[in-house]
Amino acid sequence: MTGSEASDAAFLARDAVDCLPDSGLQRKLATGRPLRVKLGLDPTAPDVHLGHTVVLRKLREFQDRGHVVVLIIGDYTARIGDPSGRSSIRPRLSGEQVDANARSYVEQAATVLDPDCIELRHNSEWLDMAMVDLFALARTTTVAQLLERDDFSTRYAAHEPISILELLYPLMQAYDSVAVRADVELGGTDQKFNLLLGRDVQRAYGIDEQVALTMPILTGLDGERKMSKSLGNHIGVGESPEEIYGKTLSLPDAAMDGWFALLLGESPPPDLAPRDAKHALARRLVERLHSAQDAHSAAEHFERVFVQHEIPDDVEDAWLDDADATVHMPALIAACFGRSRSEARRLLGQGAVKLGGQTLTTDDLDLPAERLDGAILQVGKRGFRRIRAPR
RNA sequence: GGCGGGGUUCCCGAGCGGUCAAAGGGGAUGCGCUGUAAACGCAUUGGCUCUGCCUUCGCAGGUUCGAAUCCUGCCCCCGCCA
Repeated sequence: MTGSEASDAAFLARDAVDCLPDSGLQRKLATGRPLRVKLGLDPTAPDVHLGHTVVLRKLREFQDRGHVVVLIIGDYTARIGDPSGRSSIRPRLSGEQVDANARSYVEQAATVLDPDCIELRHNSEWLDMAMVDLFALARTTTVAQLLERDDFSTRYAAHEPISILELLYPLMQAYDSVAVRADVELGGTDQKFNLLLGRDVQRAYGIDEQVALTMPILTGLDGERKMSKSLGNHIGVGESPEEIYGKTLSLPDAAMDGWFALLLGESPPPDLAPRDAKHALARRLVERLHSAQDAHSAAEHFERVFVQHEIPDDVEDAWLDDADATVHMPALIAACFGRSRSEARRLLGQGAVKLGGQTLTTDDLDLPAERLDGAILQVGKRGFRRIRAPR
């Protein structure tokens, strides 16, 4: 073992929460061959957000050192459906949906990864196994072992349902590691149990055990819970520059250090006020996901709309049906912004609706079309439409 | 198989014959303040042709002048015992 493997291992593990077992990565690197670094993807949620990029960036570091990233699409597991806990809503997906989701996921992941060094696999290749083989897999692990997983034990203690299928999930994921002969598996810290179980199962199959590398979980926009699409506190890598910029600025200050560390690998500039540091963060993120040019215009857009309270320069048009009739405002607002008419009425009553800079009230339920034509309708802080009447 | 506990609006959770579109909290949204931060205050949070009307409390029937609340059947969930 040479010093360079030690320093490589130290570099790759520098911002990981766990890299297990101790010096396992160093030993793997010492074999001198390209390592197979595994990440499992859930094709039910095709949108890649900043939280995912923490792990993806780590994968990229492996790629840049000549290792192979093995992405596993969990198409088989997605087709079975996941009954986990309260989210029993999680649907079984059809083959086409899984494929479409997977494609879009990989495409988005390619904003971080080098697409030329990816081995893409589907776990239906090996999980569609005979029952004897499933039994062999099931034999590797005991219920007590599975119940050690934190969320299982918590739910079990709270008398919440845990289906057999759920207990099987970690085993299936572990078997993925057997099938692709993973040297390293990455995940968030919430994956620690599953990654370690992968080692046990690999050992049972007589395969060299993988290294479990876990990355910190990125906090969502609420500053408290982990970033996830279903919680609605995420920034998707495909979102517009303006959205990314604006959402980043809405991040609570307390969460900013974590974002700097996990997304940029540095600390916030010490000489900047929190507000300015956050602007710098927003700018950097837009630069990364779009371009420097986009970052610049997103900052300008933000300044204009949210600091100066001016109208953005690219407002969507909304066309009226009839140039002469009176317009029922609740209906118009409902149609433009996807809300109910009742909700629109309430917003009107709360001073949330402006027409051409003037706040409307519930006295303005019906307005003549000529008053609307060409004017800007603003609903809340962020909803803008330019009203157009047909000629 | 036996016994017990449940299914209420986005979520949690009160309500147990009228005063219920349904307490309280969370979340979300709006307004104010502000750095689209935090904290704080106020308001809104089923729908609509909106001082009223319509449809909701697992599903289907029934009792009643009147049901989320009572009865019957069904479906689903949880726990315990075996």
